[in-house]
Amino acid sequence: MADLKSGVNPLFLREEDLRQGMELLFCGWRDFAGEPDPLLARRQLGRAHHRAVYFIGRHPGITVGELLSILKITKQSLGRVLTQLVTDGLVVQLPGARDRRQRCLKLTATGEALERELTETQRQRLARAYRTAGAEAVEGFRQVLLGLVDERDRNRLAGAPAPQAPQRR
Amino acid sequence: MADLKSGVNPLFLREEDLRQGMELLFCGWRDFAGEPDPLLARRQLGRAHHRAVYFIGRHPGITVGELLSILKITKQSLGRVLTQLVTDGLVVQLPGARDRRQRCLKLTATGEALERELTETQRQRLARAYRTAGAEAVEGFRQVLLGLVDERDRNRLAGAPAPQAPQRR
DNA sequence: ACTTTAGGTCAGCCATCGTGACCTACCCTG
DNA sequence: CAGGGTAGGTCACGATGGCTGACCTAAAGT
Repeated sequence: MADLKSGVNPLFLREEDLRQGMELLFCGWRDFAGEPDPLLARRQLGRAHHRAVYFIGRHPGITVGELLSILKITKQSLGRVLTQLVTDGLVVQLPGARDRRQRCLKLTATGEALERELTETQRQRLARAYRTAGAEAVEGFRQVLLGLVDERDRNRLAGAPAPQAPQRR
Repeated sequence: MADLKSGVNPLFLREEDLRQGMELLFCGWRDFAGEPDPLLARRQLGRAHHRAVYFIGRHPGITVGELLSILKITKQSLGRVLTQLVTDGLVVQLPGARDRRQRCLKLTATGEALERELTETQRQRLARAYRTAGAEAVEGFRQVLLGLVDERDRNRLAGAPAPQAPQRR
């Protein structure tokens, strides 16, 4: 298995470095994503709800289809979560102006409050990590992660972190 | 650096930057973790099995307890996975030399082959991201992720990526 | 007008992870 | 050796969150 270490290839491509990166990614995500779990449990919600609320908050007016392509889950899975969020009064669905088939999603005031509360713990964790690592490290962090995501999503993530839903409206 | 002039304000701790980081983390993990799913499905395994196989491969002789503390799941959940891996002939359990209550876990030859196959796709993805971003970015990537994980796990991840099982916590 | 397609829903299945209780086997200390 | 603590396993059961398949409605294409 000791195949790569012989090479004079760039240091950061060694087997061991890649392994370490994978593990960091696993643990980083594990602890980051798990942070709001207690808060969610208190409201009978799960991570799926958090993800939906987060992206709706970030892209007010986003359609279900757009949300699906971000979350990469099926309509049905999202539908369940969305139904609960609507009946709980955290999200509203408005028929699209341009295309009335669409349901444009927005957070209610309550939904926004929840989103802020949930994300706050994560924001703090990330901010701490950013502060400790420094601005240059943050830039590297971004670049590597950007290279990790599928081509399709790079545009949305890379340049303009659009605060509202992209192109269509 | 490639810092966009959009942010005129001093720090990189702006709301927007943090949000972008969260989204990158989500998408990066989503695509990275999902990569081996087709391979797993073909063998009737799930991500849970991959995680177990990965960490056993990385820390041969790791005990069940240590594995639990890495994965942060319950005994029961891990037990199910482990039982299947053992009956499938991918993992063996050996009584600990020092403490015979322990079951030290190791991959069989078949298990190692599977591990390599599963991780290979991810390795390639990560290597590509590393190559594109450059060595400096990789260092930043590591630092930020390290700051993201809980205190407890930093030691294992930070300095020496210990090839054998680390000391107990 | 009729078909196609995008967006969305309903019903039901399955894998994973969780909790709580309880068990064996083993280690350590008095 | 007794007794308590620890490592690991097990059983029953429930919740979550994915999935497929069938189906609906509204718009678009021809």
